Amino acid sequence: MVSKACEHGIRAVIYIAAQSFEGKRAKIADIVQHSGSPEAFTAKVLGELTKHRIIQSHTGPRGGFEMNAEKLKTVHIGHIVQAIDGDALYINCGLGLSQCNAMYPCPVHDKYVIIRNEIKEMHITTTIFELAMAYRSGKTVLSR
Amino acid sequence: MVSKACEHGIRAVIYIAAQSFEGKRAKIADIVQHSGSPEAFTAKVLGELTKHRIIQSHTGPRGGFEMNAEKLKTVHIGHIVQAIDGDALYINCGLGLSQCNAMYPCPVHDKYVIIRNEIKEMHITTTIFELAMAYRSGKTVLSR
DNA sequence: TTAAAATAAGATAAAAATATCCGAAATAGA
DNA sequence: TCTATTTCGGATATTTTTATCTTATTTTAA
Repeated sequence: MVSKACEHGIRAVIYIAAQSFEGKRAKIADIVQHSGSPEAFTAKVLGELTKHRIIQSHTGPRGGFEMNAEKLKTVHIGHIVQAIDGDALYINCGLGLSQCNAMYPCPVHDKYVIIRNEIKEMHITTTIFELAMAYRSGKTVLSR
Repeated sequence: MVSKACEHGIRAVIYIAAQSFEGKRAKIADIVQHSGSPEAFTAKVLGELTKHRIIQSHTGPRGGFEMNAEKLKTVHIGHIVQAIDGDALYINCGLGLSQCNAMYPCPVHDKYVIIRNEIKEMHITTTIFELAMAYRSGKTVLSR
């Protein structure tokens, strides 16, 4: 569905958001301890998300990753998927045809477009903030 | 979403079904010409589908692949996905957790389960026969 | 000014997915 | 029985994804 890199990224950002909500920065070692992701690989992904300005990073003692108030409010899953995996999930054909559209549809086109749009809609309407709050409250978990 | 192997397999089976409907067997060279898939790789996938008794194969001259009347009626996309990709798509966690469930849900669990079930439902309710008919009529295409 | 604490970036490694190749086995038909 | 045709099955190759390692660079507290 989404790549492993993307899964690691989303889990990491949820943790970062939860920390940011408490005014704390999150360091890599801390993030991967709570999200159960591999450290070096997650660092790569977070670097990418920093470039895309989805999160912010600070070097040096007391550094780490954080989300500012604006990002904390506005970032949703779709932003992260887009940054890491690109838009393949949202636009690719369900049967792998490179040019499949309403004019020349593959046999599953009509049904697939509906699902694809629901996934996109779900990603866009699911904010990191709401996920971070659910994590913070203990209602949901990030690693298992 | 589904693997390339699975996409090649579904397209191939749609073509085989359309041929079977006309009482003809389909050979690999013919299948890949119409489905635009790589020959050797598709042969591998079809071997797997034969083992799972989704299609039937015959060696020798006038051989090839076919679907008998019963399979032509009953096989749906879910059967092929299950045979090639297993049930990962239908049961895996949306954030990659190995143990995520209603009791210990990941932050996207509730929303993801809905989408996952819709995909499964779509796969189960979409028969190869209906896709083969849509292909045969020219309403849909298998390669582009 | 310096050492500590952190990210950044590039090289490398391992694993999985995708794809190819080729000899063996089966079969229909002459 | 011989031959041409076709799938089968195992070995191999390539590409992509996932992951690690090493070194450099930045920042900041003391």
